[in-house]
Amino acid sequence: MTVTEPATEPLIRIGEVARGAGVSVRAVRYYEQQGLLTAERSPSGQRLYRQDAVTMVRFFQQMYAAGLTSQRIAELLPCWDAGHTDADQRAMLRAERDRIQAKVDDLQAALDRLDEVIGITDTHP
Amino acid sequence: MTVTEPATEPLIRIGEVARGAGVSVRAVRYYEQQGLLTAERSPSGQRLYRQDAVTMVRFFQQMYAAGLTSQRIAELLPCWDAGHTDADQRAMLRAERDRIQAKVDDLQAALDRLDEVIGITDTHP
DNA sequence: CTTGCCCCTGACGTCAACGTCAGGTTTTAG
DNA sequence: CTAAAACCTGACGTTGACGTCAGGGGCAAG
Repeated sequence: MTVTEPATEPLIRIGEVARGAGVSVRAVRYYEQQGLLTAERSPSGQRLYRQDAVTMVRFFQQMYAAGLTSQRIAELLPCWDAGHTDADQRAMLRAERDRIQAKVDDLQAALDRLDEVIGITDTHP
Repeated sequence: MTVTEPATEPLIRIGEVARGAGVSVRAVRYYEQQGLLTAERSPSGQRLYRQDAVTMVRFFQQMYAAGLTSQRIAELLPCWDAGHTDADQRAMLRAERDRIQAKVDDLQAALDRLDEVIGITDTHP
């Protein structure tokens, strides 16, 4: 039993990450280019990711869907894995949160408008 | 009393529409180009809009914010002012409605994730 | 008359998250 | 060994709702 070695988890390649997270290989490379994801390299130059890269990519997608830019996501990553933030980071997080909340409200209003139109048209069959 | 004339409302120019709706003049021209808005023309070629153009533009903004394209908005305009729809239109309306609802859910999930991060970081001051 | 403001028509620029193609290397299955 | 599948690095293309610039017209106030 070698206690010094923490049971090396098998690294995965970019294709597996992409399939696992439901995105394209191109997208995963793009995330690296944006500083969101780092990968080791095999001797031949292929990217090797840890298992949790899939989770990370899913998280990126969720943030993108919420309207965050790559830069914002990069800014909040330290909070994610450091477990603490400074004042600026907290301010940023709250600002984004408020922006998303406002967007939710806007969408809900738009939804009501559409329902209104549907409702009007449904009353005249 | 001339019953034949419906009390001609004063037409407004593009700048007033833009200011009234809080968008740029360029945007209003774009909406016309996309077939969302029609305008009369003065003898000198200037666009003349009815008062309710402001309301229309606000509606466009709301739909854009909800992720609809110009084409989709153009498609649902007949429903808006005709007061009835055919099967295809109703299907489209429902599809967009569902898409927006899904987006709301996604945003809410993203919001929860951010709150999670904020919560974690707040517990370590 | 001219100054200033608003309007017009093109037409090119922007931004972000990728898509896609070219041309070449590596890994894997049989 | 060989062919297919997967990976690599550039680098240009896409999409949508506008921004912005160029060049020019019209019209009321002073």
